[in-house]
Formats: sequence, C-alpha cells, structure tokens
Amino acid sequence: MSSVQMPEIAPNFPSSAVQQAISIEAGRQCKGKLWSNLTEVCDLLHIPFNASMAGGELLFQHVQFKTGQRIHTSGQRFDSLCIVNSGFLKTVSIDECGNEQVLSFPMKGDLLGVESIYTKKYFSDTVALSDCNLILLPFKRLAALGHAHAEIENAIYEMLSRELVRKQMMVNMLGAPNAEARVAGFLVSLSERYSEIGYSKTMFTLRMTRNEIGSYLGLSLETVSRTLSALHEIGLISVDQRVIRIKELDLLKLLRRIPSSKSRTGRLKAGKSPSIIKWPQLVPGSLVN
Amino acid sequence: MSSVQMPEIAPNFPSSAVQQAISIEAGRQCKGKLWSNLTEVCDLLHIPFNASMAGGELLFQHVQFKTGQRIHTSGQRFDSLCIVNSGFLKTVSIDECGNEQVLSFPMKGDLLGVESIYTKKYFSDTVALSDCNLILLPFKRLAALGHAHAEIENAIYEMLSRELVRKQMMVNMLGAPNAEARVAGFLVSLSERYSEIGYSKTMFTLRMTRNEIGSYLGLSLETVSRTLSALHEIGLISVDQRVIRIKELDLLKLLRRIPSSKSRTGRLKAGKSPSIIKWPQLVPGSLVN
DNA sequence: CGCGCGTTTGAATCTAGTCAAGCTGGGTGG
DNA sequence: CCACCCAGCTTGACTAGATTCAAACGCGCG
Repeated sequence: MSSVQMPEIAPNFPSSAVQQAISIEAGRQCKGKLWSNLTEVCDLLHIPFNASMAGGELLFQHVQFKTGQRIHTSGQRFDSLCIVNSGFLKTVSIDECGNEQVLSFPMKGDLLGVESIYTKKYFSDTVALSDCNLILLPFKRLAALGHAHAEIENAIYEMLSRELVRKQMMVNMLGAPNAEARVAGFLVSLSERYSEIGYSKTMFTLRMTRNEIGSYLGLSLETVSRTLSALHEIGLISVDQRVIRIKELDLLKLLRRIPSSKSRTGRLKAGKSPSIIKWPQLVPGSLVN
Repeated sequence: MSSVQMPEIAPNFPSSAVQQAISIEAGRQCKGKLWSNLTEVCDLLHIPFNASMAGGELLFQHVQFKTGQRIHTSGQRFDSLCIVNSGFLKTVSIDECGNEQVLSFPMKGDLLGVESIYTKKYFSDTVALSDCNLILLPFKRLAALGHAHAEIENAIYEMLSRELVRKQMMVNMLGAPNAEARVAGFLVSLSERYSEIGYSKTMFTLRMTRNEIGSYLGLSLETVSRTLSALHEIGLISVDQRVIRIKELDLLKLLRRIPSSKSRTGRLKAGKSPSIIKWPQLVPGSLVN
C-alpha cells in the first residue's frame, strides 16, 4: 500500500477536536493491520461482493481501542460507521437521569452507528469490553462508493436491513415473559454469533458482567445470576464464572420460546376477516421490478 | 364512546367498492386506481427532497385494506416496501409454538418491510387495525431510482436508518423496569407520533386492544388495564375505553424514565479508564466525511 | 496481604401474572 | 325494538416470580 490512495480520504471538512495525528509510518509500526480494502470489509460483513470489479484499491483505516475505552459518545457528531474487526464491545444509552441501558454487544463483523445516519449524531455510547480493532467506514465515502457501483449500493441496503433484523430479534427476546426465556435466548444468540465468527458454539466466555447482561435483558443482576445457576442445576449449561458451556442447545432453544404454560398473549385475533392473503386489485406488473 | 377523529382522511369505504375514487390528500387517480408521485411519497416520509429534478413523473400505486385484513405474512416473498398513507396497523411475529408478539403499530408515514430487504422474505405479519391506505414501493424500482439520483439514494439510507432509531427507542421502552414506565413510555410515544401526523397530542383513540398493547410491551392485558387505571387515578391521564386524554405530559415523560426509586442497573461502569473520549491513533481527516 | 470488584446465595418484599367474576358497548337476530 | 351475545375491558384475590437488601465468597491486582 502506498500513501497515494490516502488523500482521497482526507476531505476539507472541519476536523473535530478529538482526533490526534499519527503518521502512516507510525501506523505501520503498530501491531496488526492498519488498513483493509473493500474485499476484506465485505468478507467481514458476510456480504457477497466481487471485489475485482471495483474499489479494490480503496483502503479503510483501522483503529485500536483498549478495554474500557469509549469509542464514541451519544450526541457526538456522526462521521463514520465502524465495523468490528476483533474484540467485544457494548453500546449503552444513558437517559437524562443517568440510568444506563445496554443496547447491544457488538462483536466481530458487527456494524456500529447505523442509527446515526438518520440522526447525524451518534445515538448511543459505545465502550470496548476488550481490546478492539475497528475499521472505519466514513459514511459519505461509502455512499459515494455505493453510488458508483450498484453491487455495493445493494450491499449497503442489506447491511442496514440486517441491523434491523437483529434489533427485531432482540425485541423478540425482550418480549419474553420470564427471566428463564430471556437468559436462554441470550445464550442461544451468543452461541450463534460466536459460531458465526469462528468460535465454538457450545463453549465461550462472556465478555460482559452480570450487571450488563441484566441491563440488556431488563433483569436485575441477581436474577441473571440465579437463572444461570438454575440452568446449570438442570444440566442445560455449565457455568464457571464467565465461562459458559452449553450442553443442551436444543433444549435451550426450546426454553427460549416456551414459557411455562400457555401462550403469553393468548391468541391475538387477526381481526374480522380470515387470514387470507389478499392484495386487492393490483395492476399487473406494478409490483414486479 | 363515539369514535372521534380521523378528520382529514376518513376512509369510510363501502365494502364493495374498495378502490372507489375518493380524493385522498396525496394521490391522483388513474384508471380508477390511486397513485402518488415521488414528492408525495417523500412528504409522507418527512424526507426533504426536491422533486423538480427527478422522478417527478414516477407513480407509486396505492392499495386499500379493510380492518382485519392481512397485508402480508411472514415468509412470503418480499417484493415491496409499503408506506402507510392512512390508517393503523400492527405487525406481529409468530413463533413455532403459535405465540404471537406484537412488534410495532405502524401509522401514517411509517415504512413497512424494511427488514425484508435483507431476508428477501417478509419477516413478520402485518394486519390492518383500521381501514388502511398504503403506498407500494417496489424495492428494486426504488433502488434503481436511488442509483440514478444521489438525493434519493441518501433519502433511502435515512429512511432505513430512521427505522433503526425507532426500533432502538422501542428497545429502550421494553427495557424499562416496571409496567408503569412501559405504559407511560408507550403513551408518550403514541402522543408524539400522533402529533407528527396532525392529530392532537393530548387526546387520541387507541386503535389496538389491551391485549395487543400488552403483547407489545411484554405485559399481561390485565396489567395494562390496571396501569392505565392507576395513571387515571393519579390524574396524569384520563381513560375512557379506547379514548386517552393526556393531562400531564411532562410528568408522564418523567415517569417513563424514573422508575420508583433508584437507577435500575445501578451505575454501569464504563470500564477501567475514565469516560474521556479518546480516538487513539487517528490519521487526521480520516474520520471526517 | 488486603482491597475492590464481580459473583453467588439467602430472606423478605413487592410487582406482575394468573384465574375468575362481572361489567360495558356494539352488533345481531328474533 | 328489544333481548341476547360476545369481545373487550375492568377489578379482585391469590400466587409465582422478580427485585431488593444483605451477607459472604472467589479472584485478580497493587
């Protein structure tokens, strides 16, 4: 890589005060990779993209954070999306009374800051739970890239949509009636995400405290602890401090959905008419493409 | 209670003539169908867009649904996003056990089906809670439009991002510790959304049952009813069946965040380092733009 | 070694769920 | 026109489950 490609990155925008200078040479001295190209970025996001065609030479900067450091704070001006390249984080929202609520636990391949596209400011605080390596995706640059290449544009849409799918699934989990179901759901989703990024799906270490899990799930830390102990007791998992071993993944998945007895909300009626899918009076061809 | 409101739109259609030509504010007639152009669509979404430049002649079809009808079902192939032009709906997810959970209550200006861009299938069921008028946005057509015009492309990004912001705020509400806070938050958000689309922010009719509210908030229908009664008792609101009058909006907003006593999760520590915002090792200008 | 943090576990309290009964209002059919 | 029905809503009593307060433990770290 040469520094020739870099200037494109540096536009004439008023730079915000938080940034510190470091030369590219100094960057090279640091451990790990400092730049990624588009192919690597798409790989990370599991987005199919044929890199040979476009943008192969474009580079995106990495940034390093150490445990406990704050990546960005709510209200800060929005510049860049971030992709987690390695490490574990949490995002929290802090209301006017100082109450904190954990909103997500991003890990490798996750995207940070998507809500900020609309609000123009970062919408939550993001904190590193471990040493982290993030890739910056300056949004305007990304959008420009998308505008030039339809594949990339589509990839961006899918990226954003996927974030929504994940939030949706989180809402599902939070809607669970009891602590057991929520914790089970939490463990299952962790298991799936770990396995997606190459870790074991049956044994992993929690990167967050019980307090943070509780905040995320809308439970007290004691309830989280008790529920984990209970699941251990039953034999579905084994818990040793932060180390979780899942023994009965299928049962755990079942637990996530079946509360104790009957359906939580009873049966919600669809309304008067039967559940027949009707698209009334569509003009032929108006839907397709 | 006589059903109030719906002053402007009032879609009281004869059951047979669904597509009868009724002059709905945003919509023109063509071959007996209703259509909207891009300007009207952007207006509806509150997205700034100078229509004179592009796509002014493109038309998007309206579809009508009657109370109880199902707009689409989970798993169905994804074709189109929908914008709510008038009416009220709910989206629900149904798990393998048949449990239903209400995920959202879309109303005028809301966008349906965003998660489906990623999954390629509709991700939840959508049901009309009242007679509805929706505008179809065939996604591929929309994307093509965006690709041709950067402003539209950007509008799409903002649209998607905004959906995420809303989901985020819903997660916040669901994370509330007690029923009071959740119901208060629900009422406040309804109030804000109603006022955004031109209704009174202090008096409105609930379009959904207590059961549906409970499903949405993760509470039983009895708890919803009791909480509403309690808020009525205190004098913060008045409840008469489905008609809500908000008397102390500020107090309600306060209630939404301050539970009973202390912060729910205690104080979540940021980690070892203080909450100073640090962006280590940034190349100057790499963040901006 | 002691300190602090995170965790576990127990006991008391209280919130919200469950079950059940009664009420209301809109719609239907005699 | 009225009686009836039914879905939705309210309210009460009881109970299960979660929070709160409190104490004690393990572990890493200065």
